[in-house]
Amino acid sequence: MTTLGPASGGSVRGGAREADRDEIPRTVTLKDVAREAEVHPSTVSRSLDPFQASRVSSATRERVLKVAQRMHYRPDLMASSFRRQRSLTIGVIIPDFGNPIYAELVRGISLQLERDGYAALIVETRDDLDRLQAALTTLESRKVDGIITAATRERDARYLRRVARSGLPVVMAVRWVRSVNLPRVTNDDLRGGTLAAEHLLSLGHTRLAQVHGPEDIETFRERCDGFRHALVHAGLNAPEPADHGEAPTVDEGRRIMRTILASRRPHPTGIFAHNDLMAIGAIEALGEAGLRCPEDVSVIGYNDIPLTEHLDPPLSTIRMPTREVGRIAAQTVLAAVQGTEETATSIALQPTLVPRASTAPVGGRQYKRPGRRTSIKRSAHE
Amino acid sequence: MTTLGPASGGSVRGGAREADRDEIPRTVTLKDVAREAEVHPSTVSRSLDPFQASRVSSATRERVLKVAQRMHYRPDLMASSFRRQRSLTIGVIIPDFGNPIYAELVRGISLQLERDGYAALIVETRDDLDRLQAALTTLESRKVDGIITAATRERDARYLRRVARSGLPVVMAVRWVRSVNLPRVTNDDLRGGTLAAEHLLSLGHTRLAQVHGPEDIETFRERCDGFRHALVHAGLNAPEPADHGEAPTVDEGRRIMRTILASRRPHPTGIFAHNDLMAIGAIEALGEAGLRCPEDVSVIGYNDIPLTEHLDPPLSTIRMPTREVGRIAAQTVLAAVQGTEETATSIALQPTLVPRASTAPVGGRQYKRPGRRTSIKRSAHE
DNA sequence: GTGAAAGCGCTAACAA
DNA sequence: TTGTTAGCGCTTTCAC
Repeated sequence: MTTLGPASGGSVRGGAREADRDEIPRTVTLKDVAREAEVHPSTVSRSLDPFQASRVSSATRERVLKVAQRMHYRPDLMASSFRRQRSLTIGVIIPDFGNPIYAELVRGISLQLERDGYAALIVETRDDLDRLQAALTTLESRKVDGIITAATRERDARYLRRVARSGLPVVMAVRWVRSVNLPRVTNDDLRGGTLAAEHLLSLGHTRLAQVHGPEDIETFRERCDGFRHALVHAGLNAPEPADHGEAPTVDEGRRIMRTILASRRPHPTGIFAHNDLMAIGAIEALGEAGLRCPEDVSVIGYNDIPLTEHLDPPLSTIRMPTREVGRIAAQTVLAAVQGTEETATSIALQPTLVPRASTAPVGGRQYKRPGRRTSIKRSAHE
Repeated sequence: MTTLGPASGGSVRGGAREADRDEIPRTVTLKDVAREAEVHPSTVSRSLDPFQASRVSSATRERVLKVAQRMHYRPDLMASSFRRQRSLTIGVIIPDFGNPIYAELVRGISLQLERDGYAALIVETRDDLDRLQAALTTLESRKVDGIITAATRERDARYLRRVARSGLPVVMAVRWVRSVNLPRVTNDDLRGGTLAAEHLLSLGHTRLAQVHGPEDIETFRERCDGFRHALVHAGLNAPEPADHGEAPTVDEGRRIMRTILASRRPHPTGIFAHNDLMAIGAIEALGEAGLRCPEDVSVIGYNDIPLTEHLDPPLSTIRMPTREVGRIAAQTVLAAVQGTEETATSIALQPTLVPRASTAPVGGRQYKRPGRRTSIKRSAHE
């Protein structure tokens, strides 16, 4: 353990020949420590590197460590990275800083990376292709040791492939595309779709519809497939949705729900929206049409973002272990960076159903305004 | 403009004596370009640096640029940073990845930094002192050129002071503390508190109370002061709030509202919650007590986080130009990094009132369930 | 187990 | 205007 304490006050003692000039307190380097400890810089380097420490007599090593600590030596990561050709940095590409599920992803990634002395360099694409390219350029020239990307759409495939071909380990997290053969850590959206379907079916709903997210994001396709499979399994018709959201937003959710209401008679009584925002839009469209949720129509969302439980009605949804996805994604890149692993891992974590008040039995009972619960502890907002 | 295209296929032509061995295509360095262009490496360096370009004849410069582009030269930022002792990286410390206002802040910061070729290294503290220290250590050893911190509480003051003393430019954004004399870019929370008060007063409310955020965060103190000043100005009593939230969360909002209801008779009819989450908790506590919002009690929040407009009732709140805060904070650090500026800037941007349905005239009319509006375009969530 | 020496890729004096 | 030279702080051969 080499805890190098904060460089607070306190005069540095024992300086052999260091006259106390009034120059700026230059940051102490390996050489300085070596001089103090009366060994060669390379010995200091070895003493400080856990993987090389065994090549140093424990006597000198301890002395060196003590001196380093006393002098408040802090290794210069810039120099070290440069020499080693390792930045100890992993690039993380996400679509949207403001989307709470990516917040969780980033948290999982950061926590895991920290343990190995790595840091995450996070960039945002806002689902924009130019930004993605800019992000990749940034990460490449900053020489990140690997990339975790959660901002993957079909059209991005070629750029990811190019980067991966250059030898940089790339892992897809949360989002992924079929046409790219890279390791991925995702949520099992197929299963999530099935969970949503089974929930609605168990409440007796048989006229079902989907408020579908963007078509070129595999995540949404899978949710759709999982949903349809469950319907077929239950002996129901499961036509392909006609409409897809341009973006998974409240507005698009509202638009699609309107379309559904306009085109299907009798209207569906069970709606699976591909995320919570679209679910909110869908519920609003129902309201416009004079339909109540859940008395007339049940709606289930996806993601369990903050505040969904405080909506009216509190939203039934599917929750994903996104932080865990981040953790594993980080492990995966690090394995690729450090090890010799070449296995294209592909892991899908299991989602869970979070039933709330936006879903109810078909022909349902009266919706009772809930004596709002406390339940899940959320993070603090300013 | 030096667009260095993607290193896709295409054989590299014109290699003077480079035999086409089957080695790994080594990344091309300044030296390689120099050899190709038949100039000295330093000339290439100068040609590529916009600030040095004038010291090169435009003829050679153009030739060099062309060669560099043809060879897909990408400067090695690690080497460059090391040599210049500039990482071109700014550390950004935020309390919570999941809080949408920091998402906006980070966005503002990143966009501004990118223009100058800087990147943001973002770390999260979760309002935890150990994490803050760890974050500072990380940023220091990674040799960031400056720090923007939005994770500042009174107790953090000494650590920030220490870092600033070391010569690293530090700017406080959004949050700040009085006891530290550093440049800061914030929202004008004093004004925000006043806006909230004036709004409630204009609706005829005179029995007012605050659901107060954590005491050691200046942001909340200012909101409180601004609110009280407006009351005093209106000739009302404005006692100091007895209770402060441990954290600005839904749970704490609920708890404090319960306390207020239990202790004040007759109960207040106008509530200023120091952020939206606390406002949500407050409204829930009102519901428990059989009081309706806004018919019996009006509640106004702060921040205008996503989904507040979709709550029941849609939340009246105060909106802040947080992205702009980020932009200016970035400008401020960069000025300190690059320039000779020593001015301890201190800028506070103006918030605006966003009246919605959670506030209504005192003794109010019936709350009409809104035909939900679309209004603000929000970012896409997966 | 320790020291000597070279050099990662780039930039910034200083010369010419 | 261009070239020469030195070196940022560290790690890593290679000797001894």
